[in-house]
Amino acid sequence: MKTNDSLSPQRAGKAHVVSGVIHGLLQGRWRGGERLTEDAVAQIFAVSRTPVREGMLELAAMGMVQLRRNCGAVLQPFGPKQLSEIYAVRTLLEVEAARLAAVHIPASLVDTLRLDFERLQKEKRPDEGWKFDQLLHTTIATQSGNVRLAAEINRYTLLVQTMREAVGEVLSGIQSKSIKEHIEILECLGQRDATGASEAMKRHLDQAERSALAAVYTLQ
Amino acid sequence: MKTNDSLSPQRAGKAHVVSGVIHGLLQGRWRGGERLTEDAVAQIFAVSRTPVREGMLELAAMGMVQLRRNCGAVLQPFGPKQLSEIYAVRTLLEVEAARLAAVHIPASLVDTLRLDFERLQKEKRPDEGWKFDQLLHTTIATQSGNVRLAAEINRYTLLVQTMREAVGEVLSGIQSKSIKEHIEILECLGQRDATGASEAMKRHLDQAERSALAAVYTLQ
DNA sequence: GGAATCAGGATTGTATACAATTTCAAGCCC
DNA sequence: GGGCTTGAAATTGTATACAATCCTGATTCC
Repeated sequence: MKTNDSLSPQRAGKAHVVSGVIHGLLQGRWRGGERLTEDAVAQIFAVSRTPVREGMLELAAMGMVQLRRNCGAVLQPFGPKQLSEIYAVRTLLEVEAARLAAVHIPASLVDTLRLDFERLQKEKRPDEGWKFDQLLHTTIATQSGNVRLAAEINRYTLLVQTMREAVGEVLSGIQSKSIKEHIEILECLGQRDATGASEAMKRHLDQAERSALAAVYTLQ
Repeated sequence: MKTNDSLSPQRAGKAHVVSGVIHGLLQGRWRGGERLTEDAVAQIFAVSRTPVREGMLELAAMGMVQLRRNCGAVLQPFGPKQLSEIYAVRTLLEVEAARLAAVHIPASLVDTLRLDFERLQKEKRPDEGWKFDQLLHTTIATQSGNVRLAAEINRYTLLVQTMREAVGEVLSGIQSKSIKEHIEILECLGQRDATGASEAMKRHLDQAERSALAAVYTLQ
């Protein structure tokens, strides 16, 4: 059993198990409710059970599988409803972070981000734009001043990113709308407008949810 | 090395490593910034490295330690600031859950909870009261209708519960205030008053934070 | 004398073997 | 015939051994 599809990365490791299972779940390789034994996963990814176990724990923390002692892991269903729930929590966390960051963030940092962003806008490089989106979200999370809140946000950022990889979501088309939303957020942060920043962040994430939803739908 | 203090539970296992490290951190056995090797933890709890590794992953997910590849785990500092951050996120999640639950919760369930609660109030059994608190929070989380939100809330409930164990927080004294807050929440839920329920929940959690803060302070 | 290099030790990452627990179905008792 | 018991298979939980990686300190070259 030495297949070479997207489910079997060449190099072993816990991270590949995690992303591989998510890919498989989103791409319809497995269905929600199915039970996965550690041995089965280990054989699929050609690794031992040790990294599989650790990967499953991570997947359980992500809410992708449910672990029961000595009973195996059951894959949780994934569809529009689940995606919506993910974005509901993510929005809750990031809107609060934007509100807090508007108070704490140094003006110099806002200016730096704005310059980076304007330079990017002229160059029009899609892949770089994706990095900026991540930078903005990470910065706001950090500047909220709440380390734990930032950590939770990063967890969701990572989850969404892994999902994007799995469905091969094309991001270049989103850029035009996304750019405007980013500018709005930055403007509010610069003016220390907490309410405005949180509202702008909410609009941005609602848009991102719609985009992700479309990507998942076209998948099936 | 077969000590029998609170850091060395009789029975081995991942769960004991997790609670044991948290106990040690909150009780001043270790300080924030200290580095823990897997071998050291394994010896302290008299288990092999396998459950230690899994426990450390869980602790990292809780934000109690920071893991770096091949570098060991550094304990995160824990004090009033960290406690406040935990409650900030917990409040964010549970207030939203209360808002949502007020819309979705069946009237029959509210009545059942109310009856349970009134019966409990007459019997005045402190340990049972603690269970009801947990039941109320869990029910509201579930009735939010967002499975993922409920899962995140349960993570924090578990974290707070473990911390309470670690500091030996006495809960009997809180009951008198807590009872009133519980009633308020139930009233609002029964009337489908989303705003009221969320505000009542916020007041309840703010009170719980103050109580937890006092417990941590008296500890040191 | 200072900085880059390289070897040794320390520590995590993975593989495998074994123990403990659970599940599930066949068999037995009522 | 239905429900309980029981035992074997399956599966997870733990222990140990080994491989890979990283940190540290002494050594050497400039």
